[in-house]
Amino acid sequence: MSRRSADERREQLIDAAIRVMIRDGVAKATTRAVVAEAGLPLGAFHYCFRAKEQLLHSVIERIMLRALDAPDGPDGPDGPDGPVFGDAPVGEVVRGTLGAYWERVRRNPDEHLLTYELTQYALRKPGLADVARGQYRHYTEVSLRQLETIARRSGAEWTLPLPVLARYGLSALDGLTLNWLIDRDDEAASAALDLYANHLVTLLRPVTEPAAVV
Amino acid sequence: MSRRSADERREQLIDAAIRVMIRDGVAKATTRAVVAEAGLPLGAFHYCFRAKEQLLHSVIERIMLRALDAPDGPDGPDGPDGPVFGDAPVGEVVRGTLGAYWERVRRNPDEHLLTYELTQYALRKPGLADVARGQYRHYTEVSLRQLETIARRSGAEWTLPLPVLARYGLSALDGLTLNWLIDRDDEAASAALDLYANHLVTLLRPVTEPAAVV
DNA sequence: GTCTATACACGGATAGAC
DNA sequence: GTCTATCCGTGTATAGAC
Repeated sequence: MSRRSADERREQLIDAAIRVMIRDGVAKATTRAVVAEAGLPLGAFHYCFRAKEQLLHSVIERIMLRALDAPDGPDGPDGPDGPVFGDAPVGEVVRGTLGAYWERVRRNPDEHLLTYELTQYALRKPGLADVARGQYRHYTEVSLRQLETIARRSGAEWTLPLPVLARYGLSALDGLTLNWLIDRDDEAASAALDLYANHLVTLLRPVTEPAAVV
Repeated sequence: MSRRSADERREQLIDAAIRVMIRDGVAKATTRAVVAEAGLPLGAFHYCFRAKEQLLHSVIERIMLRALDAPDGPDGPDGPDGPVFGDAPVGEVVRGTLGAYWERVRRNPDEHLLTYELTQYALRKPGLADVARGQYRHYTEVSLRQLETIARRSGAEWTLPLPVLARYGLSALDGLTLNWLIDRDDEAASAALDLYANHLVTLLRPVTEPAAVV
C-alpha cells in the first residue's frame, strides 16, 4: 500500500468526497470527513490536492462525466442495426427519451440534488465560477445531442433553431427535476413531464423526403 | 437604544442576514457576520433567535413574502376599471406577464440566486425540509394565480388542467432563471423565454361566450 | 433587559517525525 | 514518500457583568 499512490489516491478521495456529499451535502464534506470516508489519514489530503477547492473542481468534472456515461437513447441500445429511421412513432421516441431521463432522476435523487448544490457552491467561489458555467455549457451540449437523436430516430426535423430548443429543454427538465426533488410528488411531476413531451411533439415536423426509393 | 428591542431587533437581524447572504452567499452568513452587518453585539443574536436555524426559517419566510409583494400584472395596475376582458391580444398578455417576471430577475439576480441557495440549505437541515416544501407549494400557488390572471385578461381559457400547467410553468421559469443566473446569456435566455411564451399561447382557447350582448 | 467575555468544537492547512 | 501532531482561524453557545 505504498508505491501505487499519487493518482490512485486522488481518485480514491474524489470517490469518497462524492459519497459524503451525496449522503450529507456539500457543506458537510470537510477534508476530515472525506479522508475518513476514504479510510486515509488526514495528511493524505494535502499532497493529493493543493487545496479543498481543487478537490471540488475534480468532483464537478467527475459528476459531469457520469452524466455523459448515461445511456442517451430511449431504452438502451436499439440493436446492432442501429436506430430505425422514419417509421418510429414520434410520440413514442420523445416519451421514451424523456422517460429514460426521468427514470435516472428517480433512481438517483441524491446524486441529482448534489449537482445543483455543486453548481451553487461553484458560483460562489471566484475560482470556480467558470467551472459552473462550463458545466452548463456541457449540459446544453448534451441536451442538443439528445434532440438531434430524437429527430433522427423519429424521422422528423425540428421546426425551431436547435440551440434555442436545447436551452429551453435543459431548463425545463432542470426545473421539473428540482421541483420534484423538493416535494417528491410523482403524479404531479409525471403530468408536467407529459405536458412537456406533448409540446416537443408539436415542434417536430415529418421530414419531407423528395421522393422515396420506389 | 435600549428599550425598543425584542421584535425590533429580530427584524434588524433578518434584514442584515439577507443583505449578507445576497452579497456573500448563505455559507458566509455566520452569526458573527450577521450581527456585524446589523451593527449589534454578538450576544444580541441568541436572545432574538434560539439558534441559527430559526433565523434561516425567518429569512425564508421573509423572502417568500417579498415575492408576493411583486406586481402580479404585466405592467402594473391597469386602471380603476380593472382588467379589460376579451379584446386584449392574447400574445401580448402572455408576453407581458413573462416579461415582467424576467425584468425582476434581471434587476435582482443575486436575490434570486439566494432563493435557490436557501431552498437547498433548507433541504439539508431536517428541521427545515418542510419549510422548503412549503416554499414551493407557495410558489406553485402564485404560478397558478398568474395563469388565472392571464386567462382573465386575455378573455380566454386554458385547455389543460391548471395545477399541471402551474407546476410546469413554475419549473420552466425556474430552470430558465437558474440557467441565466449561471451564464448570464441574455440573448439565449430571451429566445428560450419566447419559446415558452409561444407554447403558452398555444394552450389558450378564446372563451366561447354563448352570445355577445348585441 | 442588554451586552461582554469566554468556553468549546470544528475545519483548513502545515511542519516535521518516521 | 507517508503520516502525526499541532497551529490558527472561525462558528455556536452560554455564563455572568452592567
